[in-house]
Amino acid sequence: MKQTKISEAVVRRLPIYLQVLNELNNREVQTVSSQELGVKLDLNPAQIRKDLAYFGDFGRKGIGYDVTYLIEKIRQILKLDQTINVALVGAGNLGHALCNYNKYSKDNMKIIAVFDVHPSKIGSQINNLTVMPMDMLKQTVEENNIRIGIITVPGFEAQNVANQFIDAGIEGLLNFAPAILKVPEEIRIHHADFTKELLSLAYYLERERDDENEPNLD
Amino acid sequence: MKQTKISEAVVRRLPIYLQVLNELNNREVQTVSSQELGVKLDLNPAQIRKDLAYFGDFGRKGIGYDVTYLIEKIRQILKLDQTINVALVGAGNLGHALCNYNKYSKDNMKIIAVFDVHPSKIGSQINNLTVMPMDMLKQTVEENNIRIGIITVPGFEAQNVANQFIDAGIEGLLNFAPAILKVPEEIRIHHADFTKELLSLAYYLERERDDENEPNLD
DNA sequence: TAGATTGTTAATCGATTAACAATC
DNA sequence: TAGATTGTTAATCGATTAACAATC
Repeated sequence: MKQTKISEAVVRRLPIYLQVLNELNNREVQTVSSQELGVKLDLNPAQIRKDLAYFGDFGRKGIGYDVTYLIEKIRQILKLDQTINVALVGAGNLGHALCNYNKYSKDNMKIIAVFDVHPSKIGSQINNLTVMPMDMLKQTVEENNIRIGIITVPGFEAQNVANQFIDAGIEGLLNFAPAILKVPEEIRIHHADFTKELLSLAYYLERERDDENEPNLD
Repeated sequence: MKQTKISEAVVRRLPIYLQVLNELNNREVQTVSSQELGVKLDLNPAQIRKDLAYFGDFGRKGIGYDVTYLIEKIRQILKLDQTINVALVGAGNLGHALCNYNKYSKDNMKIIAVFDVHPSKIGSQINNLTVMPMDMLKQTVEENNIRIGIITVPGFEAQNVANQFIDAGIEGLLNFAPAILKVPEEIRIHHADFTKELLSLAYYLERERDDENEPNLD
């Protein structure tokens, strides 16, 4: 298929495909059909085929997709075949968690610098990284070709941190703070605010009939 | 508007509305129009009006929406007006982060119990909660009317934890582990897997001209 | 060959946006 | 009243799904 503009919905599914494919690869499965992927992911096989076909003819008619080849291709599409350096601001528990997670990742996307706004945190170690003060952000970003910034500070500090990242020349931001950030159009910003997931989850719970004060039956 | 089936897209926007409204409320803004909300959230005003109208006539023609009233209404819709107890499994950094976050929340959604699969973690304190062993999960869930489970364990443990939550009678799950979980249809599961956000963010970066690679054809 | 499965077009479905009467 | 803004219908846009020729 020719290069149409690819919708965000499609791009967001690519990492999910990659995850299943990696699992299949670990189990040394050679080949997979859109049908099988669809069952695993609860997606329509036609959608999976269409998504992949935006980027090239990766499958073989009558056969399916070669698992390792498709992994390679999706990694290319997501630019995981090149090194992408990441910086993180906010050396709290969440920051720690992300750095740890990073350690185990095979992706070429690595958190290579950690910053904090609070003097008490500066100099402490997270894995093999030393927490740096904010006034070293710009220089560090420039010198290390850091392209993505992760924000794990409290909401009220988030905009300020975002501004400093942007000033330093970052291309993309991943924001964990519960705040709506204003960024220039050319900066890509993704949100990873779990509170929103939690609140929308509550919507789907059964409403408790709590008005009649039923006692806990145990 | 009458009660049509409400789409997931609509429900997912409700927490975002709530966030902006809370900010406005903190600044003691009395009234807001869909126009103003649209500018702040980069959403079409008609969409905002339509979303809200699914649940009732909350606005006043010619005036807009009363901020505190709309907050109250959205909180009702999301069931944040009632207490919803939450349990978390996985007392690592991410688990810690979520528990801390929780402390500051005004919502009636509270993490009231923390578990871990590893003996070394049992008995340690997170805020005012003592980390409990997994064999206390079912009893605790039942006795405390815990309705939501949060999973912050490594991917390979996630399915097992999910199964135990389901066995204990949980209604909804929030999964942070990078794993695709199989759950019965009646269990609502939301994913908060930041790696996916990070990977899809990489897609939108400019491809580096790092070697002789052909540029993107778009 | 017969069966399986892709890539792609066409049909369907659903979500977003425009437009406007109602009304504050 | 005149201006503003809602709630809602109709129009548009885009995404998903079905169907099928191509082909392994």
